[in-house]
Amino acid sequence: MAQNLQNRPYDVTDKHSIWEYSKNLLGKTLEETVGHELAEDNTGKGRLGQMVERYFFGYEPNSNPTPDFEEAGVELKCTPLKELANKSLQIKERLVCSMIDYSEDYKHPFKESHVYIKCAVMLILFYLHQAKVPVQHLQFLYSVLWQIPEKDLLIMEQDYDKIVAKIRCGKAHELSEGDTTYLGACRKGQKGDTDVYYTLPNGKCCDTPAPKRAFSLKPQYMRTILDFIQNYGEPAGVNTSALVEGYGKGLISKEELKKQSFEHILLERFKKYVGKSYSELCEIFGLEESKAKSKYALIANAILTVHGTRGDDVTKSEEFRKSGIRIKTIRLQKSGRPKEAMSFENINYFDILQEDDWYDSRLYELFTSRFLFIVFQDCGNKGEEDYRLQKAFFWTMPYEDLKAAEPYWQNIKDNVAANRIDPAYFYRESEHRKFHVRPKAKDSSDLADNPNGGKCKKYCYWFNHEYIQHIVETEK
DNA sequence: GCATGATCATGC
DNA sequence: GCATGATCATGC
Repeated sequence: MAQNLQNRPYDVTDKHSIWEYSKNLLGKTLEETVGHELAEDNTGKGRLGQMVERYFFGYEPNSNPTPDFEEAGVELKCTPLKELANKSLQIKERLVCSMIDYSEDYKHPFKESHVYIKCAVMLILFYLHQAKVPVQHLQFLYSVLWQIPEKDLLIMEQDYDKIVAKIRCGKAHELSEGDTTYLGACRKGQKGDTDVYYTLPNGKCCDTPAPKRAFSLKPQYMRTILDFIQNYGEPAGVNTSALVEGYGKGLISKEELKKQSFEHILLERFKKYVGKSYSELCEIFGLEESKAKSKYALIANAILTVHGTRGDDVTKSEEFRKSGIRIKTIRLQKSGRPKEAMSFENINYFDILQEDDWYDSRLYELFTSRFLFIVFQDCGNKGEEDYRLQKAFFWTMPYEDLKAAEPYWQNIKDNVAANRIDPAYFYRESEHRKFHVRPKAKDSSDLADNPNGGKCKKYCYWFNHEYIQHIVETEK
């Protein structure tokens, strides 16, 4: 369809003009903004974005590999926020950028890829998700013009290379969102879609077909965009990248990233401390020997921030916030069995009841995180414990285990819904199903609100001892 | 020795 | 006061 560029109420060649115009949507629904009733376009998911293009911006949606506002080089994205039980706003989903073409993408470097060409600059419109409300009746809350900062692009380029490398060798079916740092390969398709076969660089067909996937910005990355808007407001849209570069303390410099991968740089920081004991490491970093249960985590933090200021919290750094990488310490006994199982956050009973899709659940996000495991092993003798740094490695939950996590999530969700918040109904460690549920609270009087009324005990997600041992042992 | 329930130090 | 990153304590 021919596009009329002249008669639009904004300058199609100017991203700031487009952004200014988009602000007419804020605080309103699409229907309120256009001033007349709209029928929901029957175009499936992503329909709100298409309706905004058609009825608000006045052009017909296309599926070109170029940005939606081609002349300005801006891609339009509409993405939902959800309200949590505590009334705060949260990212509901990863931001899908563009479909992955398994037969084609590996032929192109990142800077020539569809995902880069389309999404380097995005106008992101956040709206408030409400279950079962037609999209034209959902309210827009924020509009941000997001130019991906140069340093983030360096990390995304490494992510892209990692994803296409897997595809190139016929392993697209093994892709996981946890493989990468900012840019993820997320599943994207309808229920019941069949897996697709694709062509390898040698011209042959792959052995194993793979589910459809898209390049996406991971939820944790999106969360930092939301934080940014909520903390800095309007300026975010005026000169995004200049402000973003200075937002949050970085752990790694642009110069380092140009030479080495993100993960390589971090792992290098551990190398010279391998074999050192807890006391020796405290000495080296000028830390008091501590009784805190997190004392080994404090050592890991000191090692990672060695180039920064002492006292910095690595998990608060720009790179860790944007990537959602989780650092976990593991103590192995002499036998190699982990001293403890591994706990995660408390189950939020209200939030899990609201989750309608495993792939958008909190647990899925947790379990598709990239993990940085730091292993200490007991090397003491005569009954004296002496934990020494053994190794550090990055890890992502394999696809098979992630599949086993869905029934674990479903079991918790079903039991919470049925008011059976009790270990008798949850997965137990003795069932050897990789994960279990166990208490996590200040003490026995520290209770949570029960969505079914009254109070109940606080429980959290756990990895079994056995599962952690398996992870450590299969790490070369 | 292991599984399970209970709890702690710390930082914001 | 609560989340985080864990370890402690007990009974079988």
